[in-house]
Amino acid sequence: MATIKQVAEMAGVSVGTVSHVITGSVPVSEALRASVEAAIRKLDYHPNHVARSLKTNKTWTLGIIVPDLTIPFFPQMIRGAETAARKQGYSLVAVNSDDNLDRQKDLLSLLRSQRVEGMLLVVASGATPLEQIERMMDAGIPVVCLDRVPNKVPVDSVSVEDVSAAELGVGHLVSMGYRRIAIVTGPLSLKNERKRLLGYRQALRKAGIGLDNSLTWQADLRPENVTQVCTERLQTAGTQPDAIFATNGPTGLGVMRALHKLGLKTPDDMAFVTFDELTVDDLFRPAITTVVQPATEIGYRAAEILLQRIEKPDKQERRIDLRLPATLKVRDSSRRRGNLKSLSA
Amino acid sequence: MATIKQVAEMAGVSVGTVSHVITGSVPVSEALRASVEAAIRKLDYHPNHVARSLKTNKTWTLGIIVPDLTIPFFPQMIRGAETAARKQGYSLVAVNSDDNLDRQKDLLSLLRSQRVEGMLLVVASGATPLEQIERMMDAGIPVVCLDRVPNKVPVDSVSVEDVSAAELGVGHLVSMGYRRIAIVTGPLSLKNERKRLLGYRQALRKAGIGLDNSLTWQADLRPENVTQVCTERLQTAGTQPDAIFATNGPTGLGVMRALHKLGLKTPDDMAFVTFDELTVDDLFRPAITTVVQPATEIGYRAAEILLQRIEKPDKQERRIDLRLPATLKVRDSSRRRGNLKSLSA
DNA sequence: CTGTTAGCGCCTTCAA
DNA sequence: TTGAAGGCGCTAACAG
Repeated sequence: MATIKQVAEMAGVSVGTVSHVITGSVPVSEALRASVEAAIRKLDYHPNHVARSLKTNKTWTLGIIVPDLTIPFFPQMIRGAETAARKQGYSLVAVNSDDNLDRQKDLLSLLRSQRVEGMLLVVASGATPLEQIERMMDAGIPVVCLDRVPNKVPVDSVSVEDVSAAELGVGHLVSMGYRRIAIVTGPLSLKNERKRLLGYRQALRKAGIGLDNSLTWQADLRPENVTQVCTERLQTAGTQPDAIFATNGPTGLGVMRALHKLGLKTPDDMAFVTFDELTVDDLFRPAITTVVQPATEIGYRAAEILLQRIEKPDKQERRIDLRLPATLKVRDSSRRRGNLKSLSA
Repeated sequence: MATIKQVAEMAGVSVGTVSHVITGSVPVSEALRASVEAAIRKLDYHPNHVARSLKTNKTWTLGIIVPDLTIPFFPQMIRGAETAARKQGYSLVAVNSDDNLDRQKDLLSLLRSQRVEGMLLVVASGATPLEQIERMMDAGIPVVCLDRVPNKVPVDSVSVEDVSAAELGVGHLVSMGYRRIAIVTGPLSLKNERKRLLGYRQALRKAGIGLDNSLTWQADLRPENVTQVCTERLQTAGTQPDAIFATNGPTGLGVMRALHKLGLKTPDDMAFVTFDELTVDDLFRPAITTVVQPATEIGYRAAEILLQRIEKPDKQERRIDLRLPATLKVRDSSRRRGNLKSLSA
C-alpha cells in the first residue's frame, strides 16, 4: 500500500504538502495540487486511517451491539443508526452479542480498544453490565441504550413507549370483545418487559377486567422455550384464555407455534396480538395484528443523541430518555369475538 | 483513556514490560506481571488497537459489503462469516451499499483506508466494479465475492449452485404437473440470474417442454417493479402461465403481491416457487415452496477462503469458485395441479 | 528477565 | 504557499 511519502516523492513535493491537499486545511497552489492528485491516482493511494486516527485521536467510528442480527427488528434499527451516522461522517461497526453476556463483555472491550467514539447498545438479556457501561462513560465514550433499557444505569436511552404500546395492543383486544387475555412476556429482568406487563394490566384495569395471575406467562426469549411454556399452560386444566398478547417478536413466534401444535386456529379458537412483525408481508394468513415499533427511527434518533454527546461533550445535558410511540396494525388475528368466520377460502 | 505509559508508571516498570505482559510474547516474572495487571485494572486500561495496528501493520479486521441488511438472506450470511472470522481472531465490519454503485465505491475506498485485511463482497446490481476489485487485489487485499458473482473478474467466489438450484425448483413444478411455467428474474447483468435462467431452461428441456420466450420476465430487484412487471404480463391477452418461478427473494415478494392484487390464489389459480424464504416460518398460508440457499454456510465458507488468502498469501492457489447445493422445501404453493383443494379453512 | 529506543503513517504547528 | 520535524501509542528488536 502506498504511503503519503511515496506520493510526495512522485509528485516532487514534501509530505506536508500532500497532507495539505488531502485534508484541505491549508491552501495549495493549483500546480502542486494537480501533480499531487495525479500521483495519488497513479499510486492508488488511500490515506491510512489507522495512522490518521492515532495522530488526531479521532476514529469517526461508532459501535453498535445487538443480540441477534437475524431478528428483523435489529437490522432495521441498524439501518436507521447508520443513516444518522453517515450524515455526520461517521461509520458504524455492527456486531452480534448472541444475547450472551460474556460475549457482550468481550465486544464492549474490543470496541473500546478499537477506539469507537460512542456506543449504541441493545443489552443482552440477563444481568445488566452496569459496571462496564459506567466505565465506558467514565472513559469519555458516550453510550446510548436502545430498545432494551437497563435498570438503574444512568444512561441515555431510546425505545418505544412500552406502557402505552402494550395498552394499545391489549386495549384493542378488549375492544374486540375479549375478556380473558393472557400475556406472554420475556424475562422480567428487562425493564421493557416489565413495562409492557404494566401496560397490559392498565389496559385490563381500565376495562374493568380483573387481573388473573394465572394468565401471566413468562418465558425467555427463545421461541422454543416460549412454545413449551405456552403448550403447557394451554393444556392445563382450568379456565383458558380467549386471547393471547405477546410482548416481542421471538415470543410471538413461539406462541404461534404452540397454537399450531395444539391445532388452535386464530382468531377463531384464540385471538392473538403481538409486538413486532412476524412476517415481512401482509399477504400471508393468518394475518397477525401487530404492535409495530418504529425500528428505523429508534436507531436514527439514538445515533443522533450519541453524536450530540460526542460532538458537544461539554453541553452536559442531563440524561435523555426518548420514548417513541408504537402503532397498531390491525389484521385478522384479532377479529371481533364471535363474528361469523369469513367464508372465503 | 489510559496509555501504556501510565500503566508502566503506576506499576513501576518500563513500557516494554507492560507490552510483554499484554502480548505474552516475552516471559515476565510473576511479581512484575501481577503489579502490571493490577495497574491495568485500576486504570481500566484498554490497549489502543489503532496504535498497535499502525506498528504491526495488522488490523485483524475483515470488511463485508451487502446490498441491504434488511433482506433476511444477508444477515444470515454475515452471521456465518462472522463465526468463521471470530474463530481466527478477526472481526468483521459489515456495511450496506443500498445496492448502489456509487455508495459501494465509497465504501470500498473507506474500508481500504481503514486497512481491512480482506473483503467479502456482494456486488451491487448494475455494472460490476471490476477495476476497483482488481485494484484492491493488486494492493494485496484479497476479495471474495458472495452470492452474486460478477462477470469476467478473476476473483474467488462462493454462492449457491445456481443452475441446479433453479432446475430443482422448476423440475419440481414440472413433476407436479405444470407445463406453462413462467420465470421472473432479476437483472440479467448478474451472472447468477443468467445461470438460474439457464437452469430453468434445462429443466424444461429435460421435461420435453418447449421454450416460450413470452414466459421469461425480467425485472430489477425492487419488489414494486416486479409487481408492476408481473401485473402487466398477467393481464396481457394470450396464453397465460400456470405456474411462476421467481429467482430470488425480493422478486418472489413482488410476484406474490401481483398475484394478490389480481386476486389470483396460489396454487389453485397459479402455482408458485421462489428462491429464498419469504417468511420466517411455516405457520403462514399460503406456505410457499422454496429453493433454500445455505446462507450461513455461504458466509462461513467465504470467510474461510478469505482468511486462507490472508494468512497464506504465498500459497497462490488459483481462483476458487465454490458452489454450494440448494435444498427444496416443498410446501403448498406447488401442490399438484388439479388436486382437490384442501377443505380445511 | 527487564529496559531502551526506533519507527509505523500521518497531521500540524512553526519557520522560511 | 511550502517544507521540516515532533510525536500520537504501541511493538519489537536489541542491549544489558
